[in-house]
Amino acid sequence: MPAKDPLPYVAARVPARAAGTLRIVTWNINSVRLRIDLLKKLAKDSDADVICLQETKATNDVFPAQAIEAFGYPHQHYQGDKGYNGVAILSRVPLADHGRRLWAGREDSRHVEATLPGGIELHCLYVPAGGDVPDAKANPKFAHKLEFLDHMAEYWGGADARAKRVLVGDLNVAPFETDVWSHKQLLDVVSHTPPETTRFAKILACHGWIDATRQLYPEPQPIYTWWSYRNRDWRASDRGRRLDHVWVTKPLGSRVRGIYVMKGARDWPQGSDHVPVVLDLATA
DNA sequence: ATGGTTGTGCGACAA
Repeated sequence: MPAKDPLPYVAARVPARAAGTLRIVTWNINSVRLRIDLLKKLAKDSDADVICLQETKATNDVFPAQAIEAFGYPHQHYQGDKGYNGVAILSRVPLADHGRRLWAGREDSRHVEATLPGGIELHCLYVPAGGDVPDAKANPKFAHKLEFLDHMAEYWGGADARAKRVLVGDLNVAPFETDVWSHKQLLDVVSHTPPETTRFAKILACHGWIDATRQLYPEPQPIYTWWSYRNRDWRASDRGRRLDHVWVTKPLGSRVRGIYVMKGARDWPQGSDHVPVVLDLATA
């Protein structure tokens, strides 16, 4: 018997969705209009019930809603900005209670939420990347990112942790040592600096969030969901980071049936630099 | 390698 591979990575298609499970996929698509055909492929390959997107880079008037409905996702809730940001929840099951929140005092499109059948509250979030310099005084984008993370702790700290709640998205933080290819070399690189990782831990703790990926695949197993475009051979250099996250509240912790990181999607022609992450959740 | 690549939209930015 070969050793069991503990990685959540899948090269091609994810396992068939089991009866009685809801499949939610999150993907930083880096332009929904450029990658509409890859979105269709993701829908087909993953058999997702719900797809959450970040960095759609499309205002609502140009969002490809009809094309997405045509391949099976008529229930949609999206919010976009011109050229940047943009988030979407696309579903083949009905959505209720559509909402969005503004974070860190900005009007940008970084969050949408909706309620799924069974009363599961789903949040799709895109945390600011934070620029290049990890100094809040010298770099306003980093200051904005820290403020955004502080706001998350404040908001979730005041929310009812007994709710059935899922949060997915590109959180732009690789919180643990084995969430990056080199902990030492990235301690000073935005996404893995102590001001970010300590805030990340605080947000998880203040709401009793469960990091579903790490619940199933604990440290020190390295897990990455993003590999930079700026590498000749992303797979050979493997300088990845885990920036895309799946969180659930405690009432859903025992319902997590699977997590899959669709690593093969990094090789899709003209693909995103992020790969989709799949959550299988038992419906009861 | 104070590099490198990609997307938006047509010049810088953001990532």
